[in-house]
Amino acid sequence: MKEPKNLTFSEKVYEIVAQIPYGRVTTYGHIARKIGSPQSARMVGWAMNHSHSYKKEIPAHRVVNRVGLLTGKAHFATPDLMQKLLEKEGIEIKDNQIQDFKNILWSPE
DNA sequence: ACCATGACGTTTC
DNA sequence: CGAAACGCCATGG
Repeated sequence: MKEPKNLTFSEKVYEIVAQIPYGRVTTYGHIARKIGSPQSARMVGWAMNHSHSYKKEIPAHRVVNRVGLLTGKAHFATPDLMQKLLEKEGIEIKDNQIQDFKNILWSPE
């Protein structure tokens, strides 16, 4: 893709996502709000789409939309990879939706 | 510089 | 209560 010389919006997103603890998830909105633009949730998703370009591996499977729906699962290597990873971390998922979502929801510092 | 796109969110019908 | 439209803003062409 490209080589961001300075810290871009995307890198800010990567930093937040990288801080998500094991077995927890967060939403695009929370990340966007942490950055300073509560309305930029779309940019967060866009950044995640390019997470593979980042120097580190981003646990994008721990990022879901505000209702705990695995909206981005289709963007993974395989459509069922995201759910598989989350279940592997102890998160129960039913019909692409995280159960007990608010219970495992993690908010950025 | 302008137009099109998007892994979302909120408001409105 | 469910679906659709609008808004939002960074990145790419």
